[in-house]
Amino acid sequence: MIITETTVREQIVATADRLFYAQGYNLTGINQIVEEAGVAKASLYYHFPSKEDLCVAYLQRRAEKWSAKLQKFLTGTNDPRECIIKCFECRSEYLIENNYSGCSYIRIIAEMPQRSKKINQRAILNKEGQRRFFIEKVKELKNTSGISTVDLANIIFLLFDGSTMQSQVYRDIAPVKNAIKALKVLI
Amino acid sequence: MIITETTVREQIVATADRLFYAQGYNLTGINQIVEEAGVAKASLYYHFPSKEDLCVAYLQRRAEKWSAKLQKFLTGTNDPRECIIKCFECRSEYLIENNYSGCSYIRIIAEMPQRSKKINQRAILNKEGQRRFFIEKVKELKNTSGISTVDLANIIFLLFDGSTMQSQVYRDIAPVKNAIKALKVLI
DNA sequence: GAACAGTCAGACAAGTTTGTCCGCATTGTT
DNA sequence: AACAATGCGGACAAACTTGTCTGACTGTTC
Repeated sequence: MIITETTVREQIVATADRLFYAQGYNLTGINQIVEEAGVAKASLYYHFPSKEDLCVAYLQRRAEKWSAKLQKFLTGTNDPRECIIKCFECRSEYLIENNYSGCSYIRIIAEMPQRSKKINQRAILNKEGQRRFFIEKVKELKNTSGISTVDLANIIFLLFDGSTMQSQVYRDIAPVKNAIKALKVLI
Repeated sequence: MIITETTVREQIVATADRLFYAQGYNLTGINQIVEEAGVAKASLYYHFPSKEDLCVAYLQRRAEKWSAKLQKFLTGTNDPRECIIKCFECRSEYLIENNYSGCSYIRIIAEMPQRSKKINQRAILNKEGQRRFFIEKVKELKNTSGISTVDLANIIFLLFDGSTMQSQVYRDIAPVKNAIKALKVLI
């Protein structure tokens, strides 16, 4: 029965996603996940060899959620400058929707300095995806700032991560607004 | 015997500092701290009522270490623009010296989304100290960017946190260098 | 000389952690 | 009808968690 199969697995990842993101990876136990997901522990370990693998699935899910939201947000926008600014506005919405939980990849790396290679690699992979987005958009700009294309994209990426992080710390989207002000000077 | 008294307490905080910063707060147990510090568990709980309080002492110690390093680094520099740039260069050194462990306050907040008020408050207190430093320096600048003084300081602060964070993720100081490039456009 | 602060080693409590395993039920496929 | 895949509940293992407590030993201070 395909419906049940995906439902249980999906239910596990959805619950892990919610709990890891809200409480942090290390403070969330397997027992809490199976309990709140309403599945048996054996089912979890049937689908995921370890908590670590479940974490990788969680990171992937976060990336997909963000990516989908951004794509929807950018629909109809062609101007690259407008795209970049909208990306920050989208981030603002995302943070509010998710109770200022910040960036899942950064949080995981902050929690596990060098423990798990699998998790670390996945997080960096996702981060690089975000960076590439900015690089592509900046390439479409006519760059008048005197900074190279890649440098400019990296600076925007810096503002993106910095404002996401600070918004979590202060539980307020003011840092994202500040980042947008910086953008309007830079591009 | 005053020497012994301060030595034991200091030894505990120093060890907690090293381990919390390298491994993360939640992944570091009290047992490991007392073992590596070479003190009795009872001594730790004599000086600190709980792990949480030890964590506050750790955060304070980190702030003092950074503050001392920065002050030394800025000796002889009067130009505010130069001060701000040097602050980033100092950060670069700090990150290398500390094996790219990032910002202790941000890391703690990333680990404990809303658990401990004591820790959260201490972290935000320290962050506000950093922000005030930039505000003061920007006030001394003749601001030609068209951005308000506080906004500009907040943007610099954003670059500071963002580059610290990304340097941890990538284990490389390139993000700090990018932040300095941004600074040279902004101020 | 008595009280006291500080430190030690380590047992102990009570709970949590990840992960394994067992027996049994349900399902779709062969 | 047999079988493999998937699910369930829950016991269990082995280790780890924070924190408490006991009892003994210092050196200082009153």
